[in-house]
Amino acid sequence: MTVYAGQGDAHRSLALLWGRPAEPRTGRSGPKPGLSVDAIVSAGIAVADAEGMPALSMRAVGEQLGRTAMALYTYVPGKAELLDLMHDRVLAELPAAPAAFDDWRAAVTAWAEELYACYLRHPWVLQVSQARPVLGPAELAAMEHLLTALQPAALAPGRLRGAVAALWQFVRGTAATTADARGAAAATGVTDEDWWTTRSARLAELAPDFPRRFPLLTALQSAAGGSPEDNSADAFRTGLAVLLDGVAAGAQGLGTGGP
Amino acid sequence: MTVYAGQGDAHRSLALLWGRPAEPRTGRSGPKPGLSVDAIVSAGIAVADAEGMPALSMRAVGEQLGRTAMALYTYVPGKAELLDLMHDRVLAELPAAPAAFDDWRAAVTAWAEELYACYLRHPWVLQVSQARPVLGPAELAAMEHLLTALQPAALAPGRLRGAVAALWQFVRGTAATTADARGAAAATGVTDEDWWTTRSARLAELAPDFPRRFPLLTALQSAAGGSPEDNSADAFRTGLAVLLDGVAAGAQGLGTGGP
DNA sequence: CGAGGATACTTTACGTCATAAGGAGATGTC
DNA sequence: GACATCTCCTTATGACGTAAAGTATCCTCG
Repeated sequence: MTVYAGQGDAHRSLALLWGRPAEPRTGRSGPKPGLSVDAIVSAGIAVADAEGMPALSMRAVGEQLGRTAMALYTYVPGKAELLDLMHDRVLAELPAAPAAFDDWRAAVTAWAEELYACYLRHPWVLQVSQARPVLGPAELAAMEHLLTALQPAALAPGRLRGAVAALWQFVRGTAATTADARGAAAATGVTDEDWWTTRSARLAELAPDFPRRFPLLTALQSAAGGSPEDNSADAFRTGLAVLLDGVAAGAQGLGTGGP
Repeated sequence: MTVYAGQGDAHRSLALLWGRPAEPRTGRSGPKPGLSVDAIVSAGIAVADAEGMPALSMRAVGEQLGRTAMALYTYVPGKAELLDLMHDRVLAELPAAPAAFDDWRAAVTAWAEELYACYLRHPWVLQVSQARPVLGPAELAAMEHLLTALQPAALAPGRLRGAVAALWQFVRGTAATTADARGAAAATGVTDEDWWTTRSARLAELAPDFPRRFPLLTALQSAAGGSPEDNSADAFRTGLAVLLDGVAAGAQGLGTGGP
């Protein structure tokens, strides 16, 4: 299944995402806040990391903090906004952009690997809001990082936009595939390899004409080497190489890929 | 929000996805089935197309067919499996693979545009099961189609796998972005352009140091031309071009991209 | 110092969801 | 005509997000 995110008022998330770190709190009555938006976001991430997306309920997050579900609504307008905050917080794990870089190919590769690893550390992010640009600071910083890395390639603006979109979607999509394979294997308590084996066997049984209907797919599959985990990692590496070659084809600056 | 899909037993979907079209129904007692898996899948797609993913409940699908929610469980094990079937049915709209093609660049472009358009016809698909390979017949046929289109490029197996992954993820990701921009605008009853305008204004207000923190992003944004809709379409076109250049860099066969 | 009001958090409640359980009526085989 | 089987319904369960209203705590102002 999938989870909807952010169908609510996206504008409400913005203020929280970009909110001032801590208002001095002067002239306010009432009990001191025992919680904070940050603490709630952290608790949400902890729950999602440990139990997965389906287990992420307001009740669960509240319990993690020793409160009821409703206590969270003092700090956060609703679950959709909490998800937005969690998303951006995760991306905040990414390292800052380098000041400058000569070898854009190495720089982009590093960027992609970091994002990929980050997604795999928090696979539930991949089940959220696939596309909606929440425009949180960390997300924008990651884009700025990528743009910085690509700068030596000196791409034309249109081409730059296309390259950024292609790279971002590729990393996210590949990570989602890997994460899902892992998740499915883990959920059934079976190794990655066994899971694919049984699945393939079942498929062969249900569609005996498989090799005739899908000859190229069959050929590609039989050309595959090791474990599914290796294959995922491989698809990431070689896919990224294809993308970088494409970027290089449009590069006008100095760089590993250009002439 | 987001929707979980397919966390259930994925193996159960397989039989339905590949199931024989219609068993002859001999020697069976009881009332004749008034429904069918196909009819339920169609109803589900109708509901999702018309009302969006959040409105897709078993009750709603049942109502569409003049039944209760529970009636569906006679035909389909659960909602997750229904989503898998809906997903594959949508991909079945794609045209069949051409027997052969000389100009792989044109062929892949056509393939990508068809997939992109298909996703945009059924945007809810992009909110489902982002990655889990359900391995339905239509999905595999689409991959076989892509492999057929790529064949004249004569890529090495590893590179071929990478290219397929990159292309697929790119189309899906870009479609998701476009669909989401449309959806957000539609939901608020505001034009695409207005939505982005207000959002940008709000962002500028919340983060006045935006241009200093994200100079490259700011530059790229100001270099953008027309409407967001155009920008989405542009990102698709130019991103695809980047990808195809990358594929061409590894092509050993004849083709538009090769030497 | 004491009243009033704002604030943090709780309890309770509502409507919705997927789906388990059990039953009613129809339809086929013997 | 008895019985098994199958479709579809009603009802029920437990979870969900969150609205509403209550309670306890704390600051500020008189």
